[in-house]
Amino acid sequence: MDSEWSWEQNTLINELIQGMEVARKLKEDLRMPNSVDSRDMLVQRILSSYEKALLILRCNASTSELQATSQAFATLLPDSPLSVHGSPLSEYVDGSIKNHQEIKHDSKKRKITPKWMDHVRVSCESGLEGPQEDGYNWRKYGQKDILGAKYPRSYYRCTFRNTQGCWATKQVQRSDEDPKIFDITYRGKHTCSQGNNAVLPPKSPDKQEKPHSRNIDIHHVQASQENLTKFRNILSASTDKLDNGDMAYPFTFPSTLDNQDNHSLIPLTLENECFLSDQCQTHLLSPTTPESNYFPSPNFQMNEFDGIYNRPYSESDINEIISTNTSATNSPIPDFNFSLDPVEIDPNFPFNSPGFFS
DNA sequence: TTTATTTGACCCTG
DNA sequence: CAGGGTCAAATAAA
Repeated sequence: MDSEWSWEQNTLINELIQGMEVARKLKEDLRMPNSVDSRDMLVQRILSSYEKALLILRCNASTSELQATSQAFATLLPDSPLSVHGSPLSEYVDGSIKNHQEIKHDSKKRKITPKWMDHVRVSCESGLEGPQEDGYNWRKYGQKDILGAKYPRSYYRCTFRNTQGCWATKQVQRSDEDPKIFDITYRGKHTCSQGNNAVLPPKSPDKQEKPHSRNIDIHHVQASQENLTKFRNILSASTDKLDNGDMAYPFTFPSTLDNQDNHSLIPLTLENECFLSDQCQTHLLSPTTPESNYFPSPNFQMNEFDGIYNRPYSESDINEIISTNTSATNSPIPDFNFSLDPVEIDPNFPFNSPGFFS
C-alpha cells in the first residue's frame, strides 16, 4: 500500500478490472435486444480502460527513474494519494519543505510563494488555443506579457475559489519555440469538489479555450516527471486515492449502466472510473471536448487533506472537511450506491506479482 | 441578470 | 526599480 508503486499499481489494476467488468456487462448486455446505446458506452469504457492501462505501462516504460518518479507522484500530482497520505508537508518552489501551517494567504495581493507546483507541458494541435483539458474548472483572472516571452501568460484560478475556497491556480504560457506547446504551471491543490473528480460530462464548447482540435500530445514529454504528471492530468481524478480505497467521485455515470444491475459488482474503484466514459471520451477517444466540463458537485469535499494543508480554511471549511473526512463512508455522494466489495476477479491473476509492472 | 473575460493598476519580491 | 502576480472595474457573453 505504501509502496512506491501503489498508485500506479492500483491504477493499472483498476483499469484492467474496469475493462473486465465492463466487458462482462457488455456480455450481459448483448442478451438484451434494445440497448445499443449502452453497448456503445460499454465498449467505450472498455477501450478507455485499456487505453489508460496502456498509458500507465507506457509511462513506466519510458521512465527510467521510476523509483524517483513514483516519489514525484507524491509531490507533483495535485491530488496525489501519496501526497495526501504522506506527511503534512508541502514542497515549495524552491525545493524547501515547510509546514503547511506556515502557509498563509491573508494578503489580497500576491500570494506567498506557492507551496506546491506542478509543471506540465502539453500540446494543442490547433496551436490556436490553450490546452485546458485538465479536469478542473478554471476561471481566468489575468493575463500578462512576460518579458522575453513571445506570448502572454494567462492566469487562471479555480472556479470554486469563492464558493468552496479552492485556491488552486494555474498559469498557461505558450511556448515561444512551438506555439502548439503550452507550459502549464499548477499552483496549489484543488480543495474543491472537483479536486478528485475531474470528470468531464459532455458539454457544449465554450469559454476559455476553444475545444477544436485540442489534443494532449502524449508524445511530447520533456522529462519523466513531466510525463507522469501529464499522465496524471489525463487520468487525474479517476485514479486518485486508489491506494486507500477512498474512491468516491461525485460523478454519476450518465448511462443506464450503473443502475440497471446492481449485482454486477462494479466496485467503488471502478465506479470511479466512470470518469473514463466521459473523460476518456474526451481525452483519449475524442479530443474535441472543451475544458470546464465537470459536475461541480457542491458540498463534496474530496480533497480534504490537501485542502487543509493548502490554504487557511475558514472554520466552516474545516468543519466540513473534518465531517466529510471522518464520516464513516468513503463516499459522500448520496447519488451513489457504491460498494466497496472487492471486485470479482480471477484471484489467480498475478496483478500484484513482482515484475508485473516491469 | 448572471457569469466570465479583459485589462489597467496595484502590490510584492528579488 | 523591474518584472511578475493579483485585484477589481469595465466589458462581453450567455
